[in-house]
Amino acid sequence: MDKFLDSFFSYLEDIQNLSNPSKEKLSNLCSRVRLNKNERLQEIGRTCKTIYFVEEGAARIFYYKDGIEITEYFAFEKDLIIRAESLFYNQPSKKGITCMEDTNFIAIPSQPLFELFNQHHDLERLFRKLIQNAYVETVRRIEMIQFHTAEERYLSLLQNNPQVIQKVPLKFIASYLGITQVSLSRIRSTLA
Amino acid sequence: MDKFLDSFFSYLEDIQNLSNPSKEKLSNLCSRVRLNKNERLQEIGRTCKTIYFVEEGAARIFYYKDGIEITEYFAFEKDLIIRAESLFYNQPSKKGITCMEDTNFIAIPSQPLFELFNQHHDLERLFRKLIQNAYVETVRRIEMIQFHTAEERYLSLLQNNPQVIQKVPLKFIASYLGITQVSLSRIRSTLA
DNA sequence: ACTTTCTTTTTACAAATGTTAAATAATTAA
DNA sequence: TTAATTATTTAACATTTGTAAAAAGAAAGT
Repeated sequence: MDKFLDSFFSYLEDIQNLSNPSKEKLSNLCSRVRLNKNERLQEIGRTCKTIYFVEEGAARIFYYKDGIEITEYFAFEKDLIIRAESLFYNQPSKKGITCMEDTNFIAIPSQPLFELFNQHHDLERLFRKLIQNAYVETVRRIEMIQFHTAEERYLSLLQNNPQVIQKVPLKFIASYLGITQVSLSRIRSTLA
Repeated sequence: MDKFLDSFFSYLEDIQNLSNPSKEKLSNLCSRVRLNKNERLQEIGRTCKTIYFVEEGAARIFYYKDGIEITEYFAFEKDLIIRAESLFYNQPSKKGITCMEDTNFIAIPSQPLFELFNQHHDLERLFRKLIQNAYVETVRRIEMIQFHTAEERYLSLLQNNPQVIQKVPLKFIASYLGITQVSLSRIRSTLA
C-alpha cells in the first residue's frame, strides 16, 4: 500500500477496521488531487462521480440562488466532501466545489468503490458509517438554522467550529449561516 | 414470514433486493406498535434504540427550544423515523416522537439489526441506502431553509409535499419551516 | 345543540434582518 | 511602495418577521 495514504487510512480505521485486502483494493482506487486557492475541484452542472476527502487545506461547496453565491458546506482536513444528491441519484449537480486555500484532496471514484462493496463488506460498512455521521451532522445543522437568530447561529459556529471563523472569509460564513454579510458584520460589532 | 409485513417488505425490496434468509431474519425482528392520535412513541430524554417506519398514519419528531415546541420532521406512510443523533451515538435524545393521527409503526430494535449486518450483507446495504436517502433529503431541507424567505419555504413545501399541508395542523408546519404561526397565517392570507 | 377546548386569523406594534451605497481596511499585484 | 483589487464595516432606510393579545373559526365532548 502506498506510503502516502498512511494517515488517511489510520483515520478511516478509527471509524471501521479494514482487512488487508480491503485496504489494498481501496488504496488502489485512491488518487491525489492538488489544487491552488480558488481553483475548482468540481464545476456546477457536472454529475458527481467521485468521493473526495480533504487531506490538507480547506474547500467549500457552493451554489447560486438568484445570482448570489451561497456556501452550503465547509470541508477541512479529513472531511468528506461530496454532493450527495448528485452522487447518489446520478443527476447533474447544481453545486460546485472550490478551494479556499491550496488544498490536497484524496479522490475515490464512486462506481469502482461501490463495486468493491460486493466483495468487501467492511468497506461498505465504513462507507455506511461515514454517511451516518454526515447525516447526523446535517440534522444538527438544520436544528441550528431552523429556529435561531442570526446572532445565535454565529455564536454557535464560533463555539463548535472556531477554525471556520479563523480560516474562512466572512462573506462565505454569512451565506453558510443563511444571513447577509451586512447582518453578520453588524452582529460581530455588537459582540466586540 | 408473517403475512402482515408483505407490503412493507415489498417497499424495502424496491430499495434493495434481499435474500430469503435475510428477509426471514429481519421479519423476526419486526414488530408492530399501534398508537392513538397524540400518543407518544418516544419520550424526550430516552436513548433511541429502535428504528421505526410508519406503516399507516402520521407522526412527527419534536423538541423544545426556550419552552416552545418545534417540529423537526414529519413522517407519513413508509417513512423512516429515527432520531439519528441518539441512535448512532447512543446518547439520550432531546427529541420526542408523537402521533398526529392514529398510527401504526413497524419497530426494529437497532442492536439486533446491527448484529444481523455481520451475517447478512444485503441488510446492511439496504440500511446504507435508507440512510443515504435520508441524508439527501436533509441536505435538500437545509437548502430550502438556508436562504429562502418564509413565503418561499411555504410555497416549496406546498409544491413538494402537498400532503403535509393537507394533513398537518398549521402550528406544526410553521415551526417546521422555522417561522411563527402568525407569520405563516399572514403569508397564507396574501396568497389567497 | 351547546359548551368547551383547540386552532387559525387578525391587529398593532416592536425587533430583526435585508438592501443599497459609501467608507474603511486589508490583501494582492505591478 | 503604490496602485488596484478584494473584503469588511458603517449608515440610512425598507421590508420582513416576531410578539402579545384578541377575535373568529373549527373540532371534540357532553
